[in-house]
Amino acid sequence: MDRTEQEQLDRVFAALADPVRRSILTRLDEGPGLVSELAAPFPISLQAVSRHIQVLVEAGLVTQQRTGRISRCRLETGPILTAAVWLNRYSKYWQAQFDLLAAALTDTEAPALEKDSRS
Amino acid sequence: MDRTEQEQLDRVFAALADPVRRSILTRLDEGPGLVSELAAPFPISLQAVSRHIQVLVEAGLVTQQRTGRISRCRLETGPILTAAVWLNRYSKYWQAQFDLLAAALTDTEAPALEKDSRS
DNA sequence: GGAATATTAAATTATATGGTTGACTATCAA
DNA sequence: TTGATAGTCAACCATATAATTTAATATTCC
Repeated sequence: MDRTEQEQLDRVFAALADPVRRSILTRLDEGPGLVSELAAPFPISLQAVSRHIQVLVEAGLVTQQRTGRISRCRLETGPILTAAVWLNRYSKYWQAQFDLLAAALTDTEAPALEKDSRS
Repeated sequence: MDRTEQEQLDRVFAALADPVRRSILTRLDEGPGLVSELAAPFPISLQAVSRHIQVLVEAGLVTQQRTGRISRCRLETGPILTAAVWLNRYSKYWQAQFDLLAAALTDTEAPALEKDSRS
């Protein structure tokens, strides 16, 4: 795991550590939205939400496409997957599911498979 | 998602947002360790590592069992799973894998299955 | 008891974060 | 052109975080 990936994880986990930002991601999971739309549910100022969105953008979790004066925000799942992969090493839960999947797919042949190849 | 679970996620993601703490978790994934052992690889003071460990304990990611003057630290995977489940909603990646798993297990019957039931 | 060990606590400092308000840029519409 | 709309930038404040150094608390060993 190189230095930049560490910093990527730093930013992603730090971005996820705030309930407003998590809530914004939840909203964006249902489709793109404008800054003002994303800000509406929160009791804080629009400027504060705008900055939360900037944090999400810097973490790579959101992209903004500005057309005219409106800025459309979209969810980017790549960094979330990166974070999920990192967590998977330690939870071991999903890995067990995949072992089940692999076992089911290969059925009766080759019951033993390589795993635990994390470095 | 109730208030306490939000705070749980706050603490877990904030704890994961530091490279020293992630490195400590990686080390603990290979087995329990003392504070001094965990501190050894880092160029910062033992006291600083001790406080990092406290952050991990408060997030529920690590438990400490003190016997005599030494404190044995163990990895707790529960909160990691909680965080992984939260991420899974948005990455959609693992869910797709499970759909494959389910499809494989149910084989030819019931090819269409309900998903996207997140709230 | 007294010294060495393992860990935590406390005080301090520097920087980061999250919020506010006010000003600013740019776009759309009348 | 005037004005409303959408969003960002900047300055400021309060609190949180990460590190340091020094002290304190136990515990084991002689």
